[in-house]
Amino acid sequence: MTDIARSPKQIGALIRKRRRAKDLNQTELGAKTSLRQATISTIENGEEATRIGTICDVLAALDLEFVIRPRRTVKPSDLEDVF
Amino acid sequence: MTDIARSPKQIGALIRKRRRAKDLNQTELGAKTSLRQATISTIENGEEATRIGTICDVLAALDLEFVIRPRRTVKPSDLEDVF
DNA sequence: AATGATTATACGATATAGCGTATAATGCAG
DNA sequence: CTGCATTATACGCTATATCGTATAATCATT
Repeated sequence: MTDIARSPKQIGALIRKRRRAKDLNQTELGAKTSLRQATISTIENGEEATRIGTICDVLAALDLEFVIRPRRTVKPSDLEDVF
Repeated sequence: MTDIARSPKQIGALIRKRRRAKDLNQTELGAKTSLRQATISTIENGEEATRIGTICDVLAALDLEFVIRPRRTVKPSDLEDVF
């Protein structure tokens, strides 16, 4: 279960998954991060222009972190974006 | 050597390290990503407001990727930000 | 179907990325 | 120390995040 995130959409999807796993709604996550529910919504939907600082804040609130590593080949089963 | 990146500054530092390892200057990396040298500079210096889409583009150009995972305790030796 | 909870979207306002272009500051080899 | 390469910074411009506030759309449960 390595959660590769190569695009804002993948990052948003992982944030949403984790938020739900923690039983939070967007308003609650927003409260933890001083962001509006509307902002959490756009992040989870993969807005390309979200600020990296904002993403980092949200990850921290969810006890997540980024790791940066050389790209690896993706197993087909890890792909979500194949039409 | 797990490259944890919890802040824009850490992300920028890792991008710089990788760029240099690939023997590219900021202008060359900019060319690969359709970004200006000045933009690469601000990214590497940890600008909080850089767009996540822009970061993803730069990582791709450097053959890097994000992994998102639950936060782990950081070994003291991995810390760069301790004054 | 109805209701309450959750998420998506709207509008005007403010702040700022990234652009093009240019220059200043710094780094480095000889 | 000198000169070239590299990186940092500046200015005006356009696009857009995020804000506050509010509402519309969707989901889930009964």
